[in-house]
Amino acid sequence: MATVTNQVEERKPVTRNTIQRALVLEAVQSLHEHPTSADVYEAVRAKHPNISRATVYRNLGVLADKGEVLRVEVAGGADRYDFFNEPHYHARCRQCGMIFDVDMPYRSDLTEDVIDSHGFKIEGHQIMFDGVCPDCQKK
Amino acid sequence: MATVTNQVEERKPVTRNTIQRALVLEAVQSLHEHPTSADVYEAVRAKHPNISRATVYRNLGVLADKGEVLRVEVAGGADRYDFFNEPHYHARCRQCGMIFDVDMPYRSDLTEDVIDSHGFKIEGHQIMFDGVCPDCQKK
DNA sequence: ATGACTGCAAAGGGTTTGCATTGAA
DNA sequence: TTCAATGCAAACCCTTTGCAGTCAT
Repeated sequence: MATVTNQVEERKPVTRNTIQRALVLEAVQSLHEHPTSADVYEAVRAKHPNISRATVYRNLGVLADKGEVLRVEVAGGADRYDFFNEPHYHARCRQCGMIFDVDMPYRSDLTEDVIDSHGFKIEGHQIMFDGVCPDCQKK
Repeated sequence: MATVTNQVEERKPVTRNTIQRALVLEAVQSLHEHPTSADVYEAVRAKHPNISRATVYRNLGVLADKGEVLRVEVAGGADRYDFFNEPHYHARCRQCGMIFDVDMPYRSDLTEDVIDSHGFKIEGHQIMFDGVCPDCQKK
């Protein structure tokens, strides 16, 4: 007899523990400067030379979905990944493109500042500051 | 990535008034739904079929630099252009990707909420809300 | 006459996807 | 045994660039 599976219910596949997945997570957790997928790929490749880019991308996606890492989408640049997975804000250097954490309390209530959302259901927000990082100011 | 800021004075070339430029500006000003470069390209092509994508991109760049249109960079998607060129905030629909203006006062003082910028010189910020737009809520 | 601007095609970057195979459960 | 995950290559999307010719100034 067929198992009764709910049509509506979203069935998420069971994730498996592969070495590749573990290594990707480990890489993100050891790289504290908001690594790009390319950075992660290079780091993992040092230990596991045969890993493919696709696998890194897929695992970063899985880990971000599970909330084990934070994906920081950057407009006009590669996505960054953050081992610090609590919501927080970032700043991007206009010159070198580096991403920095911003020391500012997370405003989970920011939506209340919206006067009229015109029926749009706001569920989250990101703030990206931009400017010049300490290193680039010296140049 | 890095916008090369010249130490020496940056001499910007004299801009010329081409039909292509005028048509691109006209298109952005007539399309009020945050058009992508592709949208602008299509709109201009209706009047001027021989225009190339490269010309549209280059002109959107020039117009954005001159402040005649606002470029809204979208993480993980095509850039949008806005005829309303005062700084303001946006919301992106998680389902259809559409960009909406958010009715919330611009916080030019937001930088003051930063506790410690660790030497980073903050010069600007963007806020992107995300959620579900009215149309997608109906589906 | 100058050089900003154009169209075209090719290249670039970041990311995703199709497919046959492998391997964790 | 199953089907999630892998490696590879090709495809994808958006954007930029090199080039030779054009046109606004």
